[in-house]
Amino acid sequence: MSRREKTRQTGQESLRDSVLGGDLIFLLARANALTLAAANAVLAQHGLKARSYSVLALAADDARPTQRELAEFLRLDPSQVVALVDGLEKRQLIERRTDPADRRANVLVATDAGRDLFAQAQESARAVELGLLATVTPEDHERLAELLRLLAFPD
Amino acid sequence: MSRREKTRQTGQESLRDSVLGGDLIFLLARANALTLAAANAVLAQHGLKARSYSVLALAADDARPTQRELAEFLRLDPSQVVALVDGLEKRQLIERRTDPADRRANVLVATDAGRDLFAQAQESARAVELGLLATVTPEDHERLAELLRLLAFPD
DNA sequence: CATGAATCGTTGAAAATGTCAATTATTTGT
DNA sequence: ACAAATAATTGACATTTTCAACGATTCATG
Repeated sequence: MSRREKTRQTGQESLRDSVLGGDLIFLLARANALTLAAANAVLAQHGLKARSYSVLALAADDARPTQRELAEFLRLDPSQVVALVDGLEKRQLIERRTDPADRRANVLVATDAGRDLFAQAQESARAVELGLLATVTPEDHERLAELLRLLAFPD
Repeated sequence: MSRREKTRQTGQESLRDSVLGGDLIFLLARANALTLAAANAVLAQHGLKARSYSVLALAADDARPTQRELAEFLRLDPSQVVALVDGLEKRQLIERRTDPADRRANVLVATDAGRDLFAQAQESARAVELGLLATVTPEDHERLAELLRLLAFPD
């Protein structure tokens, strides 16, 4: 054992007992960083990231969102949505259809291949989520989702 | 009212009822984006961001963390910590002290000015956190923090 | 106690993300 | 009919992330 670990009163483990350990904003940031990394790692098997997975999910869900709705929902700049949609469309997973009710807008629709891929990716995503919360009761899992919804959609 | 809103069955409001609305990873990302933005907005009054606030918090807390411990705790690359510490040190809010037990490492300590600024910033941060969870009971607030700790520190 | 392997902070470069202003096509309000 | 507003796109620019390399120091092992 190193001299350092013998002498130091406080190590990295104790940092979580500092003020930040009770700081919701910090906890949210760290929890997000870890879960995002886990999600990206498993989604990479399907050639997706959390971002493209989200776009594909909404297109496959028959919500028929416009790019602007997507941008707002995912908290992205509209120009970032262009790039994401470009990528998925090039892979023939989704299509842009000009909204007949507003020909300025594009409505996004998943192709059959897109739906297939999403179904697979969704299983992986679910597995990650369950793995992350393996130590928690289903009730607490749902309670967490409920509370996060409050933060994510403050009406 | 536009033709569009009259005809479309699904708008941006309904997106949250889609698959993603139950996706913990997405909810975390969106909740994090919103709270981070709120925190950054108010911390800007003190010349801080969430990142620099976190570094200052840990330095002011007498945890005497090394830069490496900070990097791990905040999930940052060590080189990003260098930049953050540079900024705070230039403003005389914290100091680098070479750890006598390991002369490769720098231990971070807050100056008196740093502690003062942190005390002020902390009040702002607390106010933001309470504002974000204003609609929630203190018990649920604590429950949320507890569940996030599980995700943020999976031991 | 000498020496090779590992670790800490730092630098710099490259890639990915985020932000913003301008443009075209279309729609809205009057 | 016409001015103002909105959707998507492009391109420029800043910020953030990621990675490899380096000098200084410490560690593990013989």
